[in-house]
Amino acid sequence: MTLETLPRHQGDAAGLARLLARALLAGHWQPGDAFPKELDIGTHFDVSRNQVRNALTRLTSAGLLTRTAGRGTQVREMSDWHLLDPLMSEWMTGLINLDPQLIRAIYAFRFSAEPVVAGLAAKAADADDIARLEAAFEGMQKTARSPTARDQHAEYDVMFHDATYQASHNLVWRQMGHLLRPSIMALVHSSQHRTDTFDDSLARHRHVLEAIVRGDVDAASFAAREVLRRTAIDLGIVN
Amino acid sequence: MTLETLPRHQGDAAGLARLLARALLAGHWQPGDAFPKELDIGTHFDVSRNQVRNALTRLTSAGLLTRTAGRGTQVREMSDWHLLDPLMSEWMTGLINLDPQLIRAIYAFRFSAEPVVAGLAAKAADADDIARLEAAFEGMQKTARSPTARDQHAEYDVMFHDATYQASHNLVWRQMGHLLRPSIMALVHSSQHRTDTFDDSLARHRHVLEAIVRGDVDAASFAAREVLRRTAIDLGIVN
DNA sequence: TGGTAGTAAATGTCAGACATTTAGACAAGC
DNA sequence: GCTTGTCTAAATGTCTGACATTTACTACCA
Repeated sequence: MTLETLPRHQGDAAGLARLLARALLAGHWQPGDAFPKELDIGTHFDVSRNQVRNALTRLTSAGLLTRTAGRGTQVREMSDWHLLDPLMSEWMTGLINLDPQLIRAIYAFRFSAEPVVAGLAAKAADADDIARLEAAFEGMQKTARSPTARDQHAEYDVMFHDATYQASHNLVWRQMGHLLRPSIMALVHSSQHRTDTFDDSLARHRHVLEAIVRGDVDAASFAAREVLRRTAIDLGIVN
Repeated sequence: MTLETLPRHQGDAAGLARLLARALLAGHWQPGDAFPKELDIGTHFDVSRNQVRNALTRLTSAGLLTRTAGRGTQVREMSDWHLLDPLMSEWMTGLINLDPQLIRAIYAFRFSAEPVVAGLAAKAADADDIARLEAAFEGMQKTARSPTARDQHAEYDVMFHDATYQASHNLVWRQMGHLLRPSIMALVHSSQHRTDTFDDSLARHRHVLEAIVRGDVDAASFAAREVLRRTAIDLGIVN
């Protein structure tokens, strides 16, 4: 794969990194392929070698590339990508061409993990956590009926699940909230969006909220699984 | 905190990054503190500004520091650290002064997550996974009785749990195997190491292995929790 | 008292040269 | 034929000095 198909002129090094990363995440290069060399990237985008090295350093630290003096830059395989790096989540959100295998893997993780997280949240949530959960839920309610507010609804959806992770009050679980945005955004355009679907989804989210509020660990765990079950079935993760 | 207490001359930029990171992880600076400026670090360690910037870039991408032009470099608080970055795990392993709060957080995460992971492993493990698990378990057996092989035993311990994460065959869970080494290593020197403790621990690990081999999800989940329970009690995570 | 220009200090960027590592070509010698 | 060594080209890594940009602080003046 060459550089010709990529758009030009995206600002600073962070923008260049984002552009290249998204091309990688969309599968423009295969694992093991040689990535374009620094100087070529620099001339194509008309930026200094510093900017290019800066951008490539980010991609390398995210596990997307390996660079060795003399050989050049190589694309790593998906299993080496640092999916839990916040930068990766930022690059993945809104990407249309994201590999379906990746979407399935992240959702399968959530399907197994979120019941546990919701259970911890039921034990550890304080007043602030519950306020965040309620605000997110109300936002979901307000935007559920309007087909023009799809993106806004998805944002509240992200906020709700992130609030659940935050409410676990565990430093490690809290870091994984980053995964939610790309996971939820990737599915916005692929589901039906019928009204009854929204109502059903809202009811399931309400069950999670209520279980956390009254500190019912098992109910929260069960309800969190119910929230994810329908999509998990659609993705073939569970039957 | 100043630089004077740190040893000198550790090789390349990766070594410098490791040295500074471990000083940060050991709590030499408080959150919000000003970190030494580039030029001072350079003169103290007698390296070029490039090397320093290189190292600081790594610490920044791990969430340990924020750098802003004009102001300088500031230390971020623990909740912002990217605990799931593999570099962090590398820096944490073998560190004596690691913050006990961090050790507890990671162990609490494992205590909630590993039952789920073991359950997934029971469903998804293939022949290679089981071979890895058995090799690790045999290594643990061989090194259990010898007090001189403590470190070796810990390595097999890490291998066993990592093999469990690998056996889940989920891209996200697999990334978290990195957390195991620092978590296990941090506790090597703090437990009793009586012979019956080892025997008990071995038996519990065997239950996990056997449950995964016969594909028994619930048993694997239960056994994984039993493996971690004793230490979880010692750390005050569960009663 | 408050705003404003100026100054110092820190990180960010650039350009050019050089160092190091790697892969490949080619020839010499067993 | 096979190995070994050497040379060369090409790629990333590093160094250096200068300059740009951002920020905090100070001093001054209305």
